Amino acid sequence: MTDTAPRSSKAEQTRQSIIDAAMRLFRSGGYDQTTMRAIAEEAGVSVGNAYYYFSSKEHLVQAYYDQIQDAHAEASEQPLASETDFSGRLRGVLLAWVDVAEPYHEFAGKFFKNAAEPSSPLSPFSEDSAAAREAAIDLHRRVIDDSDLKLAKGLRDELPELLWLLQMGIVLFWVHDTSAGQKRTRDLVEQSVPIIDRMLRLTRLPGVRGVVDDIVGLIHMIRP
Amino acid sequence: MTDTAPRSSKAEQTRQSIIDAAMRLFRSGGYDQTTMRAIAEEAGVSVGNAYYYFSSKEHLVQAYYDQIQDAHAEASEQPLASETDFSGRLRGVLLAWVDVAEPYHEFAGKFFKNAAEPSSPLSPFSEDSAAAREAAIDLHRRVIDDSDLKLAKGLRDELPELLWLLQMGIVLFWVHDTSAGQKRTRDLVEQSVPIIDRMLRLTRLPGVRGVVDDIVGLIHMIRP
DNA sequence: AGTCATAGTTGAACACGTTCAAAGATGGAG
DNA sequence: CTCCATCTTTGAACGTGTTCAACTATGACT
Repeated sequence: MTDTAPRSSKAEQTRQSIIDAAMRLFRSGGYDQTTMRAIAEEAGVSVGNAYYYFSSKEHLVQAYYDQIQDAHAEASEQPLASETDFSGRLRGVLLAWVDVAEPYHEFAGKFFKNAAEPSSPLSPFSEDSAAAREAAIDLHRRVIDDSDLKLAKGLRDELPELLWLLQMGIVLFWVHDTSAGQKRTRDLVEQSVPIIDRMLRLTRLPGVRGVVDDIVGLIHMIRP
Repeated sequence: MTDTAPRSSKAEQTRQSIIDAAMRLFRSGGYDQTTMRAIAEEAGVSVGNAYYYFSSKEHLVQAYYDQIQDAHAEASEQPLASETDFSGRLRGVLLAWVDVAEPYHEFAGKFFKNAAEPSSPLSPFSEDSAAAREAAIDLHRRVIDDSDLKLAKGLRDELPELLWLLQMGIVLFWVHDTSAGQKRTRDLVEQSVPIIDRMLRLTRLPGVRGVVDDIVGLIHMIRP
């Protein structure tokens, strides 16, 4: 469950100070090297108190996710405002993510290691991440909606989630990307966006339509 | 790296008894609930001795991973021998994996965790996993080579690796699949194989060819 | 003001994965 | 046989995430 319930100002303040402390320490020392004791001390609370607000160390990291997510949403506004064609909008949003995430790349590996486990609340597929995931999917919905892209209705409904999946793939590549400034990931985005654009326009071709319908059907069957 | 170096019989025996003990306990009590102390006791060795052979609890799990790989290769022989069309061969090999991996599903997340950590030698993308990865890709090369599939040369060369990537995607789905007997994963395979078959045959269509060439170009650019 | 349920806070204690210095076996060289 | 280097084995000790019973603060209601 993510936090939407009202909270007393004092409690909210304590909660925030724990997040801030964790942020500082994660950033300077990495995830694994940062202990809950250190976080508690940095925040000026007891260990048990930190656990009162965050039921595990991983839940604490969720704040990181949210921060990147928020920064990405903000950084996406510019390309979404200026770009009108689908290709430019998608490119802008994906590159905005690479920009925003760059400072975290160093310890992102440690980070995503824990996120890859299905039982982990950090998993992008988990219930705990639902809010952030929906926000990210909505971003891609905006990429499509105000663009010039024409699609069959069945595909149009699924495309935001598919683009989010694409983004997860790019993230996976990014995590393994050791090139300076993650240049290879940027190249990947630059090169793959036009291809995706062309592929999507191909979906209206007579011979291709049937396959697209099947794919949409598959998605419906497979969704939980 | 998997173990090909010669080892003394006594040491090998101890090593194997630790694996066996871990197998039993993981299977009966799950990964998290099984302690290294319990494994050591079950194997009749000290805790430190278990660490002499396996440098971490996760490395112990990798013994599982290797076992799945071997079993999959063996289980794939039957469909590869009996099926002649591409679709049937691919389906057979993918379902063979789901069959073979089923007993390990419960704690499969634990070694999938390693897959996401870029620096880990256990990552399927790592140099250390190259041999196992190549073996898996070769399996898919055999799926294609003796089948009825006709492809443009550029694509044919890349397809085994792409199918391996597809398999990684299915593994990702499987890891998150909590349905009984991983039925949903089986459904995914059943449904997606015909679609992939149709998509691949579409690649020879005039309007589609250009995109396929671009994709092949992208793969070449992105490969390390 | 007094009462009481609820929210917030504490740090010692627990269980676990992992490490390490020390000890024991092994086997080849002289 | 003796020596010595290397492989193997040990279990106590360490650091970690997490739990918990006990304690304190808050604020609403009489």
